[in-house]
Amino acid sequence: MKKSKAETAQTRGRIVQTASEEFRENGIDATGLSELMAAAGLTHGGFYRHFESKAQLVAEACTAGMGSLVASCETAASKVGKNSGLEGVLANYLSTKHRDNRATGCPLVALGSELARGDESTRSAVSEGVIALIDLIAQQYGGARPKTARSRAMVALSTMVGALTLSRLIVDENLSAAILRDAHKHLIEGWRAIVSGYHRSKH
Amino acid sequence: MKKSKAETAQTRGRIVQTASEEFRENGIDATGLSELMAAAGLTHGGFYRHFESKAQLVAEACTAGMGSLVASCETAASKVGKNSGLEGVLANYLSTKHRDNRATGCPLVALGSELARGDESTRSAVSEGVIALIDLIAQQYGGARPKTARSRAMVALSTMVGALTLSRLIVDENLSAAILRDAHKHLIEGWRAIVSGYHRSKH
DNA sequence: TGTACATCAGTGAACGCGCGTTCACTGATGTAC
DNA sequence: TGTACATCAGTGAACGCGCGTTCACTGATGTAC
Repeated sequence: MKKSKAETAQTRGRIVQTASEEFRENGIDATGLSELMAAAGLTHGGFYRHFESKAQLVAEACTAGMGSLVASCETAASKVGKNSGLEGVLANYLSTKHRDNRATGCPLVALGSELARGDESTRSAVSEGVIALIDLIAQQYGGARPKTARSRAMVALSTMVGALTLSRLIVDENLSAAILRDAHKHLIEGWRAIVSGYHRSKH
Repeated sequence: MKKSKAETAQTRGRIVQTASEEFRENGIDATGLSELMAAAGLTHGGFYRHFESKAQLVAEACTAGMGSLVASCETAASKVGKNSGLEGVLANYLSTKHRDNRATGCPLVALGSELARGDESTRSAVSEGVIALIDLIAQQYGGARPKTARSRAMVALSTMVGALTLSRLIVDENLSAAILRDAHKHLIEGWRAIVSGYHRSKH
């Protein structure tokens, strides 16, 4: 039962989206193609009408996952009023809600150690996402020389990724929450000092 | 061919040590028991004379891996002369050498996303290691109130873990090294400001 | 526009393979007398 | 101290299982005339 081109494209997209969430939830190795196709409402045999291999799907799912992370950070950063700029990004990223929702959260943390062993196309998909994130965060530190802003962005992203990683590992709920809270506080204070310093020097 | 008690204990230790490195190198799921026992110089059948299950070995290997990380940080911190204290810890942790040697490096980064999905005994083994690390780093920020020092230590460890994670993911060698370098610089500068401030206020 | 046919998305059985785990067996160690 | 026997570390074959991948088949879609 052949499907129309529109339906085919829609199905393919659904598989990629489902995969990007299943992988983040259960890990890449631990997610079987049968399980994945079932979650997308299909049987496993049809997989190879859309993808050459599981590895190809992994790379596309990583592109999709990093894309939606960057998009959600952009949305958070461009809010108006309070919690705009880096504050908006951090409020989302360093939250217990993010910690407790692996499937829709940051792929770097959900899949970090598996991605480090990934094939070339997976790692370059992830790398591009990281670069986009660094650029986006660097913009929030704007005012400084671009090089300085990028340095600050790289450190901030490191702290974000590490804090979320640790908060997911740690059994003690209080300590887990404290790590997120302290990282949040530290980055916000650093950011405010820099941004207000920049505003002052402008006048 | 039964072995002496001393030999048995030695073999068991060798399996745990081999496992802790093989897991870090290739991932937990991706390391088979046959492969692992072969790396320890044995055949796979004997595994269950030492362990009840793979899960039990995973927990013990994590305890061992976190233990050796804490020990190496302690050694680095207690060096005399320059590169002592936090400088020694950071010089080791945020180095390209550490980045390029997964098997003997930080288990949090080598196995982070797999550990977050680990069973209870694995996660509590890892949690204890993290707490020991936080304590050790907090000591390097000594002088401040213990609560403040611990907060600083949690942020510093987050930055360390995140920077090493990102540096392992990123394809571009220059960017990968820049992340380590900037995180190192940021943490050292923060630490020096705090420690020198403390020394000044003492006099 | 209508008809005949090629295409191909999706199904479900089957493939070889490596996994974690079990087991009968071997033979040196440790123990009981 | 010497002997007889139980213990058990390690071997290698075998277990069921789920994995990624392949394949013959179905039947609606898209195309050629």
